[in-house]
Amino acid sequence: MAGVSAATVTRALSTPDVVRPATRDRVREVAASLGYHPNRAARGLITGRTGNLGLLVPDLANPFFPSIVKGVQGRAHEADHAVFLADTDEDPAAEAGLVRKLAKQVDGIVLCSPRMAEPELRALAAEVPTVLVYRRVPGLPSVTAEFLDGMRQAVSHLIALGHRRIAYVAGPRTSWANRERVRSLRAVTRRTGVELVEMGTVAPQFHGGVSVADRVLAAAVTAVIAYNDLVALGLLHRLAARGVAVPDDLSVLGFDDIPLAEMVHPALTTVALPKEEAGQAGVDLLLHLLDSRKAVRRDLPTQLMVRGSTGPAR
Amino acid sequence: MAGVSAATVTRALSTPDVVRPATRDRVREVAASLGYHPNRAARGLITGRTGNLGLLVPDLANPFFPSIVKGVQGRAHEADHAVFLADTDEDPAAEAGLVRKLAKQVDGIVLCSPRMAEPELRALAAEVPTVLVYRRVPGLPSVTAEFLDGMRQAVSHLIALGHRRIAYVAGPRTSWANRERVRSLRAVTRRTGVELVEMGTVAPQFHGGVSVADRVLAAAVTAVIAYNDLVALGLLHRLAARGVAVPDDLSVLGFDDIPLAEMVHPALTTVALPKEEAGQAGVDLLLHLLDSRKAVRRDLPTQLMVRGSTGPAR
DNA sequence: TTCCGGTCTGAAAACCTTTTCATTCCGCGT
DNA sequence: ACGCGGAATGAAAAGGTTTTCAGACCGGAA
Repeated sequence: MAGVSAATVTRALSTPDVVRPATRDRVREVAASLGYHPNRAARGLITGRTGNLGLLVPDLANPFFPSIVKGVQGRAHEADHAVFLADTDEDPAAEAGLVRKLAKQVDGIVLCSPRMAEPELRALAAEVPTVLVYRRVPGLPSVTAEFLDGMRQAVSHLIALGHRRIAYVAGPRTSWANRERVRSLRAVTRRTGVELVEMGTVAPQFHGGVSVADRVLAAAVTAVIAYNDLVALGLLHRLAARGVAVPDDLSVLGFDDIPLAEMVHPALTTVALPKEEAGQAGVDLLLHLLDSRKAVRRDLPTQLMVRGSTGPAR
Repeated sequence: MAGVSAATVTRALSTPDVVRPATRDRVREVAASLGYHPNRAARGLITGRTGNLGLLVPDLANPFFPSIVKGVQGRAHEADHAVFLADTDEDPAAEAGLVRKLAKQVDGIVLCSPRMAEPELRALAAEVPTVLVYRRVPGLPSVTAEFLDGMRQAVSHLIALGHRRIAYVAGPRTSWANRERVRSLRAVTRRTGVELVEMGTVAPQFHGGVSVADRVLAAAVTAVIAYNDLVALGLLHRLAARGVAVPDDLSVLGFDDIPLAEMVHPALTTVALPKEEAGQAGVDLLLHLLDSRKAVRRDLPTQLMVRGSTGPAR
């Protein structure tokens, strides 16, 4: 329609500087009027780049992940990439299969996989460019947060409020995030001389918090730090039902800062982890990896959000 | 490697019945050992089917949508399709553009678009097979819920508790869901003789509920129905801050049944809309549309979840 | 005038499948 | 013995791009 060959159309659209301005404008004009966009599948066939990214999350129903998805999605679109989303339903076994299926159709993968074993992750990363989010494996590009610093902020806050004996409700033992949190917490409490009571592991969900609340109450602590906000909310729920005043009788502190945290009453004091930013950083690192073959690591800052669920120790 | 032509490989893998068993087995064996999977982009080039679906949601941060995404995602994977996800950030203007970009790479689109104008939707649907979720447009395939029945359940529940004067806090006027809810509610209250006080429109979010709470309180009603759960939670939050007892002084009723609804205290009575099921149905309808060119409509049942936020009228 | 270099454009190959059409081979009926 | 039909396979085209290579054209230098 523009009276030029397909080759010139390609050049006019993707490398405009090499075609004569008059021709270029004519081609682009015609293309626009026809609503023509290059077929990305055909392009991918020859360039080897599909312009697609894969994103794997363990469970969208966990309010932590939609924010990450949002970040990935937004940044990917800015970089003119589309996003394949897969939810593994908390099944680490299914993850590898999903990644491999996706692998053929994407340039790279942003992987949120708190549970998958490290060797498996390495194997996957060798097959398809991969960036880990909220998971660190030596040698692989990853986005995480400064857990240690967040934990330091949380404990300092509690100490300032007069707490000296603190419980920790742990998440799944196999989860990397939980291991990190435990490690940080132990380090911080040892350094500050605070007494730490570890309550054992619960499901990282609302009902996990509900189920452990009575044991926390029996542990004679003045404050409790939960593995994440969902668990903290479960604690709050059960404590309210038992008539325990928060924060007067017990201070409750969460981790993540999911949107619900400030919607409940009392609002939850929590260590905010960057979520949307982590998603964006994941995409940045992935694109960087694709361009330069360099695996980078990024550690994002955390921030204690002081709300109503923590107060002076009795 | 199997000593046969590419044509035979294709046949052995996708139409096994037309190749001699011995050959077929040999080919499949070699394919497996090589980890060979047909390149879907190349296949799409010739078959015209990509095996990909698009999914557009207005805002993943709204807890209503992750469940839908989960449903779409799960069912699509069962049908061996991958899912492109796009979040439009509540920007109806951007939606059309996103759909068109996605259109070339997918067989069809599952579209959650409460705001987009009807003509625009029709135009889009003419360009690419589209199924609407929680939106009804005559002639287009769509998945919705029985709002009228849900509203009937809600109002009957309130009537049974002795409520006779009920407030409704509306969502965006341009939203299809809000229009449906208002329409249903008016019909039900007219029929039952309940007095309906319409409080006007708020943002369909937590802060929307917070901001309207005092006006509801001044309206001298004994119960309030909110456009959705987020607004209802905002109401609860502000009411708690004002020292109003729920449900003793005021009953609060939501819509959607997002996961948070049962995490707050008191837990929120709400009309549950099928979310994951809606996503699954969306995929089913889309695949049906692709196969048979027939546009179907599906109406899913709603279910009142009675929890702690509603009680007898004073 | 000739030749050179540079700029712009077109032809053709390549990417990886699937599908159509043709070919080969075999067994069977006449 | 011949021909026919059916089954199995291969060759080649097609799908929509991008890239490489070659060619056309033009201006300027020798």
